[in-house]
Amino acid sequence: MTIKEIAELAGVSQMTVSNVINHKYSKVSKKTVDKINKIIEKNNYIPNRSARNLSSQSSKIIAIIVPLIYNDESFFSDPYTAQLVGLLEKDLRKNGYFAMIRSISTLEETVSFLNEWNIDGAIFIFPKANIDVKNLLDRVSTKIVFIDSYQECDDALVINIDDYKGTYLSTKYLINNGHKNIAFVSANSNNKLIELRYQGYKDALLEKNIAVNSDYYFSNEICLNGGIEAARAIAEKKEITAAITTADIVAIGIIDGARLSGLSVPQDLSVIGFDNLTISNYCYPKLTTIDQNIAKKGKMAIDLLFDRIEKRNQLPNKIKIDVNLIERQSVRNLK
Amino acid sequence: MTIKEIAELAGVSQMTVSNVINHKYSKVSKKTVDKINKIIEKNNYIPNRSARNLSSQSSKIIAIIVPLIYNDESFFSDPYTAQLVGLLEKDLRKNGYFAMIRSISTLEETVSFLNEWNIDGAIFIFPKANIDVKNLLDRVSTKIVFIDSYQECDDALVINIDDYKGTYLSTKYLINNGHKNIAFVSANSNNKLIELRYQGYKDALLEKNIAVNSDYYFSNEICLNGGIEAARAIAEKKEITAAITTADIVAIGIIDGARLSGLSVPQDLSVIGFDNLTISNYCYPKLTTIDQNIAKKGKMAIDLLFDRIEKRNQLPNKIKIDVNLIERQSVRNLK
DNA sequence: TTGTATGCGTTATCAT
DNA sequence: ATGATAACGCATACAA
Repeated sequence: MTIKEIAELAGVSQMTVSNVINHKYSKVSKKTVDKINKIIEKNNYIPNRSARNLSSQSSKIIAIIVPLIYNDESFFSDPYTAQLVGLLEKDLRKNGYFAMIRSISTLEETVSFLNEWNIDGAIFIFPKANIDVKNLLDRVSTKIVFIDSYQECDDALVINIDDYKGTYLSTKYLINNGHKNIAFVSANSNNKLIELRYQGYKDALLEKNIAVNSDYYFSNEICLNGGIEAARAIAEKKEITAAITTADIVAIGIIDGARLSGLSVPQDLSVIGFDNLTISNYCYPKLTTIDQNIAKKGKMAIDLLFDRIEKRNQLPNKIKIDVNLIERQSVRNLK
Repeated sequence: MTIKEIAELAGVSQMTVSNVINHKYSKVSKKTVDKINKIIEKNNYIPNRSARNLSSQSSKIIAIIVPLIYNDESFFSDPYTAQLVGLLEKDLRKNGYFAMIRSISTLEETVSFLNEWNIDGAIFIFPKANIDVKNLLDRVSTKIVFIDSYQECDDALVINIDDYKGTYLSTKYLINNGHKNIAFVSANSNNKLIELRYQGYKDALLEKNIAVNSDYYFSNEICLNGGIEAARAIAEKKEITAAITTADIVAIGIIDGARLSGLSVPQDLSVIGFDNLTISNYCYPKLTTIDQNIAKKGKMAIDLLFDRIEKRNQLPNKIKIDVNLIERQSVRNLK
């Protein structure tokens, strides 16, 4: 079933039908609108997307681009990413768009992908530091929002959380609970995000005149096993009484790893996460963590994206979302 | 950059370029193939998908369709689904296809969606029982694979696991460990899958001459909170010493909920899950569970789908994947 | 308010 | 082996 057939059935031209489909009611009399709509409905007519896209030079596709990580692991093994993607798809659908997901590693791949599909908008989740954003933006007309990115590019649209504040809060909380020898367990990637979180940790320590000990910096993969390995290393430094991490999933790994070394959380080791995943409220002990409000993050990403796609241009290029500490059971008060 | 421009640069016709792009080398001399390829590469030319799709009546899109669940929850809050989707995207990309994800609830929506985009293939993850598969297949040319579906339709392509065996194994394991009063905690949906799992449970009991007690059937939502609620109900029946569930996420909820009722797992209550999620190996206590080999499930789904898309037609319509029990720490031996 | 001509970028068909 | 022409289904621009 095509526009042409509908037009014939209605005894009008293709353009009149097209205008009705696209809700350009100012160009069609109410009477014909109704007549055509009825025929469309009766015949279950649905416009062909490919034709539409080709003709209008735009798809209704929003790409959700996730990093291509560790060899055989799926990016969705990280629950944070998974949760975010789920939220995004829902909002996109509400806006009449379609979500295409793609795990991508190189700039060239990205450019090709966005261009060949005429992707209207893209959301990069935790983009790798090594892709050149300026270059990307120059070669593509797609509106792009980066989540959790600290690329140095003023033109880039970015949604971040207050990474510095997050670790500052968790470290301060530990100090207030009497901890001094606090481990910092982070991802083994070297980017601005980690840098900021490390800075928040250091500043909280220095503020209370606690020296920063570089031996307490542990870096591992962001996954459960990363946490387990970190716990093993931490267990060897017996003076350490607490650890903050840059991901809940790592914190949960630490809790498990600590057990392997005969330590229990929080009796022997206090742990604070970062993310506030659903699971963190159900693991044992329940994880004290930094909530980064994933729902709001997703919503802001969509808001910003459509602000540009629909050329409203009211929101700033960079949006920072506040964080706060969720007090649960993985920290022991030493006082 | 279009085919036309490439053709002009090469001094040939559009069709020659098109044939090169589509690897129809039998129709082009090797010399021109090389010449055109060089020009394509130099100009970073990428064929336009919309035009291609329109002309060839096929997209290179595979839809991953997930159920639209509980009001404000994203489907990805279920880690099982998330893991599966991640695996699927990867395999699709390897095959030169693109993954569009869509949460859908009704048949009409589904038909419209598949048709408007000329979707080549679709994978339904845990489809709702209430969509009429026969009707769907009739109205769509898309090849569709259903995962975890027991729709009564011989033509439907389906990947299932041995649901019956799963709960049979877990129940038998509990019995062998001295348990008799065993709760069955399932989803509150009423479908064949649950029915089979319940049957496995019942048969294992009857095999050992243990009467089936319908009071021990608990049904809740498939999420952490569902497990917590189940635990509360189970705690009231003090004679119950063990529970099997139809999802790890529920089992983890039970572990947490048991604590709220002053019970600890496995001392006071043994629990067995179903799925073998990554997290189940890191929660406390580590969850004894039924492994359903998600990776294999995803791979088989893709295999079956492409077997039909590429008209090889070698695989059967229905494929059942084996399951096995993973012994960990959430079951106590009463003997 | 409605209709006509043309183009979007590619592929299929039929010639050469 | 290569090319000309039409067709895919819709939307834009302009005319009536």
